[in-house]
Amino acid sequence: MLVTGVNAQAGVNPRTDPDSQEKRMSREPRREQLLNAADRVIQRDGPGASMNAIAAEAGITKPILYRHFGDRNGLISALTERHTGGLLAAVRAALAEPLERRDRVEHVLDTYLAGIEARPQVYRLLTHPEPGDPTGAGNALAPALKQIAEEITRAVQGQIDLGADRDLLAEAWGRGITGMVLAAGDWWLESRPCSRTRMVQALADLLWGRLAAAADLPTAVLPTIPVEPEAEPDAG
Amino acid sequence: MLVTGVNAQAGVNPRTDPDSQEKRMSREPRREQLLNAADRVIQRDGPGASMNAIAAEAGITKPILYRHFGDRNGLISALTERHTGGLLAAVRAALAEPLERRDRVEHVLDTYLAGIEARPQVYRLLTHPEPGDPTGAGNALAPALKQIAEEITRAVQGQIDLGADRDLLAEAWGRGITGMVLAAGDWWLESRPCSRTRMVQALADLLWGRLAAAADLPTAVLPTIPVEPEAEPDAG
DNA sequence: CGACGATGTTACCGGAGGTAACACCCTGGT
DNA sequence: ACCAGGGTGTTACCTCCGGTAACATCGTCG
Repeated sequence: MLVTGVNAQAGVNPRTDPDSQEKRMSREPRREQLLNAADRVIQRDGPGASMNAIAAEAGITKPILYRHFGDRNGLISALTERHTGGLLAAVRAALAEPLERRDRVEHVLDTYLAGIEARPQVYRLLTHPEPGDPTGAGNALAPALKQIAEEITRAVQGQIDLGADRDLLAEAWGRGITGMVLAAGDWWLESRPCSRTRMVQALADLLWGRLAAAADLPTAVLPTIPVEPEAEPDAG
Repeated sequence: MLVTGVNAQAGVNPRTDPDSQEKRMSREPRREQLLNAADRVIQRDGPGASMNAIAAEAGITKPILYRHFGDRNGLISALTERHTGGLLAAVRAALAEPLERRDRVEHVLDTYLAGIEARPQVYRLLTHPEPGDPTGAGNALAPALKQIAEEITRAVQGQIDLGADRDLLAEAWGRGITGMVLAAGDWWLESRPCSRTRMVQALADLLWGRLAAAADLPTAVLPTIPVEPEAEPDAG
């Protein structure tokens, strides 16, 4: 009971604004406020924050959250879309930048890494796949990342001549590149092995076929790694 | 963690029991049996299967599972390691195959895709990141995939001459390639847009720099790009 | 004024992971 | 033969989660 304050709402008079039925415009602002609270909690507790915690942070109780967002997924989706906008728009803009192709790719990579660097918890939320799907596959990429993958697919399709296999390649590459940047970016964010610029270079080099172009190593330790077949260490 | 209760386990006492053959099928067989049951349930219900369901499938009750595996994570880990062996060994063998580099890469890709194709539910389990981590990043790749990433890193480090940046590049690429194959393979498994062979080609092409080599499309219908001036290529 | 709609509450449900306490049963020492 | 002990298993319970039903409240409209 420490919250009553924001009862006073204002502004829209039904006479002057007959179009909107909700004279009590408390819906939209309240929703925003709830999303802000959820944002704070997730920044603090990570993407596993409970509905109770979010409600408490907002100064209200659970059912209100459910009235506004239906279920947890609805809340997360609303929250996600809110942040996705920024990252997705940035990536889209980077993809459309009138640069040399390599520079454009680097620009996109840098944009993504900068985005996840700025707000790691939000990034975690965006990239957290929903655990609801019971059967099969299909959610290695969270919705936000699927959108990014689609953007990449569209860009590849529209900008690069890949012959007859265009559609397939573009789609596979869109997913693949997104997953690549997701995994590599996650690792980079966790252990910070180098500067962002350097990381961008490393990934661009990979996409640029340096894996194919590099020379073989002289003859170092030839890959006869001692592979233990099925040893039974038993009780150790 | 199983710090409670049973502190004296591993009942084989070498001195008093020199035959070293416990007729009591105490631990190992039961454990295997439980893992088999868990495997069945997960094949059927997906990786979200509950401990109750697994216990029921095994014909016993929950606490026994907890005695054997500590907690759910322990069970999943045990189950994971069991299957990881196969996939990981296969990938490792593919990485060590004495082929031309491109053929080797294709071989590795095909090995992975064949593995996830064979048992999708197991693949889902293996690639499902544990949701426990509250803060920050670091688990975009599940443990099994981290191991694969390490194998790739090691292979790149040991086989390819990447100059001074060798370590960084190898590690970033290991993660990146793994994430790429994860995301693309997940999509492929879900929507089956093409044959496995074709998918292998698509991914190998991506890794082989076809993104860099392909020509521009003649008239990319870019909305607001009248001309391409020398835009400043940002950081150099 | 009364009706209505939106806001808020408490209390609850079913199911998840996890644990405590107890019962059985087989082995083995004296 | 008997009792102790460490394995097997059980029932019953805890806490916390997402989600919901039913009730209380406030403000506006007719």
